[in-house]
Amino acid sequence: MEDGILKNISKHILLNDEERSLFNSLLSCKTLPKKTLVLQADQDCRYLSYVSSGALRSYYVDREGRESTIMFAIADWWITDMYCYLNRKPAMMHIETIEKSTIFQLSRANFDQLLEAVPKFEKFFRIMMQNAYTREQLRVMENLSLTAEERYHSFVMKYPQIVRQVTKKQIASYLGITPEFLSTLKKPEI
Amino acid sequence: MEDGILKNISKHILLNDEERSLFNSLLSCKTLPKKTLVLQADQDCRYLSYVSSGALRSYYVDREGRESTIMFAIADWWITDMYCYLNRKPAMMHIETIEKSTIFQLSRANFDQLLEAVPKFEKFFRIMMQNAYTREQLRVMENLSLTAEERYHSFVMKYPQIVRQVTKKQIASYLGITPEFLSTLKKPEI
DNA sequence: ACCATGTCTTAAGGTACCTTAATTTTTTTC
DNA sequence: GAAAAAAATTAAGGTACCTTAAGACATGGT
Repeated sequence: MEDGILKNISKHILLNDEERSLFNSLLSCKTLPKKTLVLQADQDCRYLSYVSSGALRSYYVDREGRESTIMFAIADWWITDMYCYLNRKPAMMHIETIEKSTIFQLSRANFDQLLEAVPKFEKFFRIMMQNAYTREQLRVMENLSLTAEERYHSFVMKYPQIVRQVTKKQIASYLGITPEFLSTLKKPEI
Repeated sequence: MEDGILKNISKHILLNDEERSLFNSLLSCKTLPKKTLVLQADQDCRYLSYVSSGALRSYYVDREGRESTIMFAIADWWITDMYCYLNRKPAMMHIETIEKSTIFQLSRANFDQLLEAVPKFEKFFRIMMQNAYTREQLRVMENLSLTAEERYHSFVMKYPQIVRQVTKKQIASYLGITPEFLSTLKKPEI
């Protein structure tokens, strides 16, 4: 099995062979073509997905049909509708592949089992949630205090690889502006 | 020692007497008057604070001197500049009391010691970070897809107690609008 | 290679929200 | 309990960003 995921985890906790193989046994691997829905709003969000290669995005569709991109996930990122995954609620978001992608999925039942069997994973997920929290909080801060142009510039500086893998339209919907308006902004050098 | 904080923790993990008293020994208690700065931007953010009574807010001040409220913390909430607390970076935010408040503080060193000594706390903080993450993500979603009026309505529904304890000006700066504009919106019934 | 579909760009007119400023109301301070 | 300070409201003029529309440019499927 691919081991980028175990490398990712080993940055934060040390696992023995037995724990590694238990972890691997709880994952399922999928390779999906471009534009495949991994999760639909209103469905049960059963999986937490690790992106091994490719790119995915989660997005919210409001009553008027407008899309807001909640997050992008490229290689080595995890993605799900976390609130609904953890609380067994119908999904609020959609998740789809942006390009051909290979992902490893951890079901909710296996997530619970993993935490029971190897409590060290509490630390791993604590750190993962910490990072996710502080990242979202910084995003809120930027949304409140920066102009659209500054937010775009900040995004390009922070995520140059994502900029290469997704469309401007998708970036605009992440920043909360229209693609037309993004198009009028001065482009920063990458 | 006040035990609202242990009650809060007991919702998620079970502690024996020894663990409880270790936890208590790692905290320090402070009672602060209204409008007291608990953290200044650029300082080292040394504490994670649990609010026993009163109300605090964290806010970011941009170059033009504009304030954006990042979060409110009333009784039973935790507050800090999480990114800077965890990563030993100079604080980005200010934190101040909105009214006379009693707080319990956990220093970074004691936080590390607690996690070492009682690994069960990894689970507690994992859940705390999870909740913080999903809350912030929902806020991002609302900022992207709702109008100012809808966000205000949602805030009032979600946090009626906070509405009673803070000014409209502070709520406006949490929502990313001016107090003048908030004042023109139709007020929902509480 | 071609057609279809979607993305990117430009531009004109519109709106949600901002700025400034003045008045009223509430809260704080001595 | 009066004076001072801060919050809340109202209103007029301004701007950042939106909507619609149309043409240029990519990209993907057969």
